[in-house]
Amino acid sequence: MSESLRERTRRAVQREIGDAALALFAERGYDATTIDDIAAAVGMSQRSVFRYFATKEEIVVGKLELAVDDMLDVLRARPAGEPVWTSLRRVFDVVDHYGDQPEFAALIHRMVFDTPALSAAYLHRLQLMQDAVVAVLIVRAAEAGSPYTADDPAPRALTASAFGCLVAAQHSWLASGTTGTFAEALDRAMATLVPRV
Amino acid sequence: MSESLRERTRRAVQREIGDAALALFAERGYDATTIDDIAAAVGMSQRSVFRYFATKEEIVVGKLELAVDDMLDVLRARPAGEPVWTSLRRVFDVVDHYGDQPEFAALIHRMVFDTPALSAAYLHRLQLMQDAVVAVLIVRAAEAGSPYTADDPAPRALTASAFGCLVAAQHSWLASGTTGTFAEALDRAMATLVPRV
DNA sequence: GCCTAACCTGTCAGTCGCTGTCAAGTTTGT
DNA sequence: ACAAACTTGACAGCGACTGACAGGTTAGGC
Repeated sequence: MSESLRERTRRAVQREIGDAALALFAERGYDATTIDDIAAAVGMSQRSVFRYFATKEEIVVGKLELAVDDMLDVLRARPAGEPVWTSLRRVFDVVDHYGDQPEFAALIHRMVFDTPALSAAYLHRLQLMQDAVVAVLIVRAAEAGSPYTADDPAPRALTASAFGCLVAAQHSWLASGTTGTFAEALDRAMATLVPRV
Repeated sequence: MSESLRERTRRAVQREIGDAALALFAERGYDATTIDDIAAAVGMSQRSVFRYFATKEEIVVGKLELAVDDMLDVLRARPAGEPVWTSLRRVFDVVDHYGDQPEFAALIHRMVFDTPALSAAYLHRLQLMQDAVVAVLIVRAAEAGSPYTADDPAPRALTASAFGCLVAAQHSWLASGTTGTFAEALDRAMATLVPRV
């Protein structure tokens, strides 16, 4: 009973709405598609769509599904003595399902970066993830016996830089026409910087 | 005639609206303040407020005034052979007027980071600045005789990391209760990473 | 099986950010 | 002094989003 029937049907409906919405977005554009259009496409009321997605942006950004929980689990599983930069690179392995359907991922990315509202929502989401990652890093350092001082910018700076590289890699990967794997693009981006001892 | 009277009055009105709006935001919160409230406070119609600010977020984010043009000028003025990381640090000197009124800057920053809509808008703005910076970096490298290859993620990754450090420094500076100068916080944040040769 | 509580749904009405349009007044350059 | 350019308020409208209510469906204890 880890997943009740209700939860499963909820996920199914959410997925159905998401798919229908994405089809409409791809067809006539994000801004030109209203929530009413989406609701009509899946035969629901506008109100019900908002019961599955808090905002219109979430329908798209949620698709990127950079599952925060998964990332934090990965981070916590890394050896505490490992260099932060290496741990962060491993955390981003969670995103590697990009490789599964490159053309689909590219479609969404293009839509996100081309639509100001989506771009802002996406960046904000990344920022929230960083907050969670930083919290874990601080705990881990303390447990490893070398805690950060309260005003040390290091964990935040390293995390922010790593996420910056993530976005840069997405741009590069898109610009290159999705040649090669995304993991390679990420490796290249993160290799341009080295954390100081 | 570098500045016509119309432009000056326009700026004056814009400033007046911004000040009144900020006072209301600080008093009763950003979300709880409507554009109508702001319009009433300055004795204008709602429509006219939108003639001075494209969006509600811009009233606040515009205050941060990370003047893009100034930053690009600074960047172009740096010697072409200088390490990118150093140039980027110099670019951020433009933000140093933070030191003028630390409590005011802290107020706005807190508001921005506490309000999801503002946070998203701010991060999006930073992203746009990064695009402009990257473009300049690419031109400068080409002129210096060592152009980047089209798919090189380096300029983007370095710029994104530097801006990540900027945000991290803002957080640290706020968390430390604005002890010390913002420039110091920035130096510390950017010192945690070193670009690879 | 039954009943109650929890849940999902559509409908309606309302708020708020934001935009187009138009008529009326003001300013600018000649 | 006059035409072009600019500014303004008023009005109407769209679309994202929310609260409230009523009716139907489902889940779980008895």
